[in-house]
Amino acid sequence: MISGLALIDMNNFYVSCERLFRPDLQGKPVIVLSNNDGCAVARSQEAKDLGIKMGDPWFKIRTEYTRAGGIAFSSNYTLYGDLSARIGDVLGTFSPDVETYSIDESFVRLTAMTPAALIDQARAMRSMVQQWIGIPCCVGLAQTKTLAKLANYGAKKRLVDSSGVLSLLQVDQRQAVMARVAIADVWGVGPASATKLAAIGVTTAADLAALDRRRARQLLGVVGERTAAELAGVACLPLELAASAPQGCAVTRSFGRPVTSWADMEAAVANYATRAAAKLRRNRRAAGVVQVFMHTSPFRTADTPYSNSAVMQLAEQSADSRVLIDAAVVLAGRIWRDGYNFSKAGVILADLVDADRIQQSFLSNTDRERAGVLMETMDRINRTMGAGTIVPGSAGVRRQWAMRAERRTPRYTTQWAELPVVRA
DNA sequence: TCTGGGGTCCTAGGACCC
DNA sequence: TCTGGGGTCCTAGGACCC
Repeated sequence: MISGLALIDMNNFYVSCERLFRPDLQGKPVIVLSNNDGCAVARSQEAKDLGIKMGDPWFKIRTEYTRAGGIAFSSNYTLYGDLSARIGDVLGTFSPDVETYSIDESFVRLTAMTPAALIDQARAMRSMVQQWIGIPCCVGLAQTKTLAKLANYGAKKRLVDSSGVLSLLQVDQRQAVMARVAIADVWGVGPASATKLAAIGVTTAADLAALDRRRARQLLGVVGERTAAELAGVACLPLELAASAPQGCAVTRSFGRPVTSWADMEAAVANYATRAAAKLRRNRRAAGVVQVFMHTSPFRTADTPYSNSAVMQLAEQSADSRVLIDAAVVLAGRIWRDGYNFSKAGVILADLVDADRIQQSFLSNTDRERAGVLMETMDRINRTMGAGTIVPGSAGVRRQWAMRAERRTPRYTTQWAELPVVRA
């Protein structure tokens, strides 16, 4: 038996999810916007052809894009997350060894008798996701994660053929493809590293694979050394089958319009703390440190800039919304200044531990059992009746600062009330 | 009017200690 | 003349990812 590592990556995932329920959008330019309808984060091929770039601000491209017939959606993470989970189920039928790397890509360890059989499996995986879930995708097959990413890139860019599956298991094929991939397109090589490498004449993936390992380390640190080794076929990055417990947890948002009053800021920060606390409990974690930041818009040059943050160590780690809200509001109060147009704020929880391994403080007088029951009840109600059904009073009822999502599609697959309707 | 959000890992440098 | 050296721990910031 031989084995290979497959990277399966959805094509324009968010756009493909929207198109699934709007088949009339096939062949048209479609983009999905970031939170707050800020900028383009996913583009269909037709939108790319119109010159829409990743991260283009919506307000700048809006007029021209819509005039050209382009469609835009607010992001609908509930929908994307649900489809992502369904894709995971399909992948699980191919191998027990699946690492869900992000919402739209997974590494899958495939085993077979021959290299040809391995490629057949990769092809079957691609077509099953397309047929059962309806999302187009590409598969890259190789010996290491970095090479599998590169193979996937090659499949997407059709460097060898347009089948959507590319194997780099064979050395000659690998060399030929790597020589055609620019160094900046290698997984793990960002703009800073690409510049350093270009300065010593390393401009392709093949160049980095051939670079002396010590030189790579000296120039880029262990991360660069690992990337070079992985490109040469030496696996350094293991498959991570079990999702590791989160080390931090943040809820940060730009405001739909500038926040200028303490009442609004207090409500926003309380609201973010509430959501962060719920996220914490979902992961069965508790936080030891709370941090709050706020700042004015870096883009509004006419405004006086202000940016600050404050941190607090809790007497005892907690996942209690009330404790975390209190801490966050106190911190926000410390850095709040009148007279500024705030564009964004956030609550960051750190120093996370397992919820059942909380260090009990001698000073603590919290009735933990009662607090736990209260939080559990609140989470259950929000889970069954819909998020936000009950929130602590401080989290605000009138939310003028709330982010924009003017173009969100229905949550087709997770809300009974939003199921797609089929008519004759 | 209007420019995303949420992560991880690594490194350099300071504080502190013996 | 000559002013230690090595270890640990912590933190802020950089770099990268989707």
